[in-house]
Amino acid sequence: MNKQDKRTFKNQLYEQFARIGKALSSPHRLELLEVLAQCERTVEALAQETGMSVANASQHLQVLRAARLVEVRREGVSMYYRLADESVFSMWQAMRTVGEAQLAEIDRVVQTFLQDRTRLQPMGAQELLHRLSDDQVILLDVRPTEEYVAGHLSQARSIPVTELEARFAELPVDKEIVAYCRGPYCVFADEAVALLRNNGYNARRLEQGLPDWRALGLPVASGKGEH
Amino acid sequence: MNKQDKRTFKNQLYEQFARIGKALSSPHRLELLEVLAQCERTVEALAQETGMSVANASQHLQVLRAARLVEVRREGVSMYYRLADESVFSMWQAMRTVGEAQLAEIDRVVQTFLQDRTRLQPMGAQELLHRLSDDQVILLDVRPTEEYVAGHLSQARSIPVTELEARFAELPVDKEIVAYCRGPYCVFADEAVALLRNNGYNARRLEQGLPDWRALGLPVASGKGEH
DNA sequence: GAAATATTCAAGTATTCTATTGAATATCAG
DNA sequence: CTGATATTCAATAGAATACTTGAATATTTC
Repeated sequence: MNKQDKRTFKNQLYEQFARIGKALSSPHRLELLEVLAQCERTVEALAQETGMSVANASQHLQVLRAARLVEVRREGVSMYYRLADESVFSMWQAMRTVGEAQLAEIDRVVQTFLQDRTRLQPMGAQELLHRLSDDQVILLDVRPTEEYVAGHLSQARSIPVTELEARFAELPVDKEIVAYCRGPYCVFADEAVALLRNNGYNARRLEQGLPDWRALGLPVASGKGEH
Repeated sequence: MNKQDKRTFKNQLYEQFARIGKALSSPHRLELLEVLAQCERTVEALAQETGMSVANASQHLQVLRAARLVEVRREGVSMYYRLADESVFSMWQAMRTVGEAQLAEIDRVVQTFLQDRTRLQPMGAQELLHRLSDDQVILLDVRPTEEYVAGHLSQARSIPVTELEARFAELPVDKEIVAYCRGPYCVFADEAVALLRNNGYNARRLEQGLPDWRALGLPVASGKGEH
């Protein structure tokens, strides 16, 4: 292979990888990916969740699709989008890691809006597994029901944060409660912990969101669950 | 936190992460990152290596720097750029994984230019370690010398592919030779294996490039080496 | 201090990307 | 087949990006 050919090869190769980079270059598209990491959704649901117009969401989804980061299926009149692959979430995780390590602004934004998160005493995966095996904690999935149904930690019961206050009766006061949600930038678990503590419960946040848990290779159940 | 604040939070957060995506959205910048994963370099060296004008390379480097993916130091009259962090390479690896899994075009480009790579009988890290411990193979780093000096597998000897033909005398014909280079899209090791085989050697390619090896947590030596 | 070198900056043009709007398409229910 | 609904497409205007050229800056060497 001569020098000219090598250049052509590299140009074509990096051109292809840049398609992925381009897909990752818009805040809206990153948010779509993060939402889709929970479960598949229709265009309208995605538009709603991310505060975009439907047409705009649709266009961004097509950019993601052109880069093969998401796939789509039709069900009746709706199109359901989903991540193409587990590796897409891993890539977003890697981006998160770089951002947290390198961009001070991210820390600043998180600090500003979420205040001091160490107060939520985030619990790691290992500690949770250990305490679950001793039946010492109650594990709560506080995401919307559909996300729970699509996948959840097997010992978790589903109480969306929106319903939490109305369903305190279901929760014993004498056990510690661990809440988890979508991931590190999701506020559902933060809100749940705050609410529980204000009502006399002993509550903590799980560090990992569901997709992070799955990416660790830890077991994930699906369906309505027995709880 | 009310709905409005949540949107502001997410907007600011994803805006920051999108800075990283934007930095990854140009083929030139990806190539720069891949080259920098080997070792730090001056603007001119990078421009040369990637076939860009110096001004253009400089500008792209500044985009990477603004996204905190690279850092820079001055030495005399030259600026030396390097990756900001090990996590930056991991992110590029994650992108590679997604691309290989999802973009058929990448496979096609690799096939077109590198033909059937299985003929090089790529060897995995575990197999290499095992065979090295039995002293069954000679390990060759065929990258440019400066990259070897910056970091190499500890049992490797440095013979840049450009010098290989002239230095056959250093290599015994009766042992298997394993060559490695920058990574999966680098042709140095391919060329070295082909050249060695054409001259009666028994040669294979190592699957991993140096940065991949390092990312696996395997040991990396630096300096001129004792070989 | 002056010349030489490596890098960055600034300006200009061509290109690409974004969000919005309204129309077009595809499926389902009746 | 018709009307209703979800999604995509097309066209637009405005914003951002890329590459080139030539000038400006910073450091070293003499």
